[in-house]
Amino acid sequence: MKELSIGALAAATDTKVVTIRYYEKIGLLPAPPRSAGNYRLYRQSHLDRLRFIRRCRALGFTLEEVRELLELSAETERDCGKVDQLVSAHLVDVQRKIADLEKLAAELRRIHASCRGGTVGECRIIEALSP
Amino acid sequence: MKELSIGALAAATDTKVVTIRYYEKIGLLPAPPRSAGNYRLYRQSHLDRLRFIRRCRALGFTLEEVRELLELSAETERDCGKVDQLVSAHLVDVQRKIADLEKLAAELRRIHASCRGGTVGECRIIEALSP
DNA sequence: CTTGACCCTATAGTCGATAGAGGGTGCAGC
DNA sequence: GCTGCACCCTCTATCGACTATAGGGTCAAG
Ligand SMILES: [Zn+2]
Ligand SMILES: [Zn+2]
Ligand SMILES: [Zn+2]
Ligand SMILES: [Zn+2]
Repeated sequence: MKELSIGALAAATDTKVVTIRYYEKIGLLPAPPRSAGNYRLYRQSHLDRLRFIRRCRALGFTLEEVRELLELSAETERDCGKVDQLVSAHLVDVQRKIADLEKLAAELRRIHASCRGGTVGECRIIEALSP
Repeated sequence: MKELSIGALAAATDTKVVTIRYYEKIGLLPAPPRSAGNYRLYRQSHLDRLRFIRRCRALGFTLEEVRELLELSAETERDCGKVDQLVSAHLVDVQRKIADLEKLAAELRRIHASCRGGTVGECRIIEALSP
């Protein structure tokens, strides 16, 4: 593999073509050189970087967090404390979201269990939503 | 209480003023009559409806789901099966989100635990993100 | 009569993409 | 050479659920 078209890069990273162009536009993925016909031509470094981005996204990091992780990962001599910190902060984000959703689920189960059938006018669900 | 200004309605429902205007714009809350000075004047029915909307939102229903719930709740003679169905479908939504986030959290914990300190170049976190 | 809190409209921005219009490029088969 | 087709290009708009800002108008207290 010497160079990849945007479609090939998309296939190799399970990303949509438009998403790759979007990452370029917001400065997350550097603009690659172009062919004679103005096609983007990607190299291994782009592939690596995009894989990194997609892996982070799959872990729920925001694009801003990904940007920071990318910057940090380039400073190889630096102490990795900041990386550590970013990951644990994000873990806290995720855990808080889970806790919030658990509360919703419990409340929804409670409301749902209260339905005794009949008409909407009698339904306890609607009642529970209209306090 | 006879009529409420938008600010009073906002305070009574823990909603932002702009959000109320937004709900009106998308047709979720009916446009109220106006005062001589072109101020919105809300009545009890608006308060009830907005409370219903906010309660649904707090339970994580989308505005489209809320719209359906509002429509259903108006048909008091109808069988409440659809309401039941909507609520359980949403509970499934929430449970799926929780399951997804649990997976992320587990993976993040795993990655985080792998860090042995040192430089970014040696960090197992960065390694884990660069497969 | 002025101050300040409140209200009005209209427009643009957030995040992370996704969709579509309207066109250009490159390659295989005929 | 020519046609068809997959792929690529840019630009703009859209999604959900708001939020923010600009540039005004209204109203009651002091
Ligand atoms: Zn995060
Ligand atoms: Zn019921
Ligand atoms: Zn739902
Ligand atoms: Zn580390």
